[in-house]
Amino acid sequence: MFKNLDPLLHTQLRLAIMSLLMNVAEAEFTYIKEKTKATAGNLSVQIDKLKVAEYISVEKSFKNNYPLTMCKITQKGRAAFETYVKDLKSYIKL
Amino acid sequence: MFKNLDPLLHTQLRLAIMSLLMNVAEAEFTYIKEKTKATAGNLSVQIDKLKVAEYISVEKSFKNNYPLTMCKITQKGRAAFETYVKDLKSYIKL
DNA sequence: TATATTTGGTTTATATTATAAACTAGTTTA
DNA sequence: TAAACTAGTTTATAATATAAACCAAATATA
Repeated sequence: MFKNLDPLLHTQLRLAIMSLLMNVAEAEFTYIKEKTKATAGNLSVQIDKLKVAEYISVEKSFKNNYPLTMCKITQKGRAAFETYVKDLKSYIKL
Repeated sequence: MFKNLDPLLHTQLRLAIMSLLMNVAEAEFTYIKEKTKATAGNLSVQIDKLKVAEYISVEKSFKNNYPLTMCKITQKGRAAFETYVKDLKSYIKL
């Protein structure tokens, strides 16, 4: 009847992060922060959770002397997102 | 960009409860428990939250000598559910 | 006819999660 | 050189979900 919703995705901020990353090749921390309107601290924590789960990959470098955190969805993340969307449909008719 | 998701609905069990109640005139506690596979304790707590928010109305009576808790979605609850579904679409393309 | 079990829940305690606040480390500007 | 800003991370706290324990009454069992 009701499918279990991946708890890693069933949260507003992480879902927004993944939603963004589904539609771009990669995205900077600051870009994600701006689009999601999240605080830096919250975003940092949630990005780390997605990284630990291997839903995204994170590369740190520098740009114009400033630290730069670049995020990219993984194949595993993409699959999880798609499954999540499919499972959601057991709760709401679309 | 990303709409705020009603935190009262953006949780697996409460969303399932509301999803059920969207499609029936009313439903018994035990029926909801069976369909959602929730524990009685968890269900009791979440039904109360939905009641406090006036998303559902709850009537207690007796049936075959046993307590009977009947739940029904309110107009406010129906509207909230519809808004939630609409807002979700800012996260996932359907 | 005790007593054990089941029904239909509620209450309370605990574990998990999200979030904000505080902090780090370095850069730019005045 | 000191203040303010960038780009984050870490830690503490608040909120939430969940399970475990409990309750009252009904029914089954010995």
